[in-house]
Amino acid sequence: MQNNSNQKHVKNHWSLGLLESMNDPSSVYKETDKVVVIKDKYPKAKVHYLVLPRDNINSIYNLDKSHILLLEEFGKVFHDIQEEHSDLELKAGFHSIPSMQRMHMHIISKDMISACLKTKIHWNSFTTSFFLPYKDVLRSLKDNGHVEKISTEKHKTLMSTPLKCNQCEFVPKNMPDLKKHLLSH
DNA sequence: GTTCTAGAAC
DNA sequence: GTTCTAGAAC
Repeated sequence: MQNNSNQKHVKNHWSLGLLESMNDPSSVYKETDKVVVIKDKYPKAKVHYLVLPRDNINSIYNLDKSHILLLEEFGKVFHDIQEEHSDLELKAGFHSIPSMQRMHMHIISKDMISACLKTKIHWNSFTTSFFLPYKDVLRSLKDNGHVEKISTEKHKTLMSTPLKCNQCEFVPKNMPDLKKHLLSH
């Protein structure tokens, strides 16, 4: 029998991982009628959650004005979680081009101190405009009725942005240097 | 999204 | 010689 070698079509493809986590009680942090909050499996900071809709919405580019109420619930969840972590400064937003299926909003602390933070792509996906703040996405939805995609060129440019500290003007020479520096804040 | 690892960078 | 980055993964 031929093995199922075409990975793209396998049921357990890595890009479906969030759907599994939503149904795994050990991953779920909190839930409401409309959303589920899970702990990021590879947190990139001291605090790192993902907020996902129960409805099958694949990405922010599938949103229209009918989803404004849903997005406002994302905002309430963010507010609640910030209050639960009053010792840390959190931010909420979406990746312009996510790798994982099912729309998800990151709630992440600004320290960026984590063993799972390893690559320039990790860094730039949270510290450049590749990270779309929650408030900007909600505003875009209210003003334009949709969220605008970024170009492949813009994506490439953002991912190759030189490393720079997100809390000061420090320019590290590489990732290990940056990680050491972050501990000093 | 991560893992692995070749070879670039130091 | 070691550290670090970046591209393939069938």
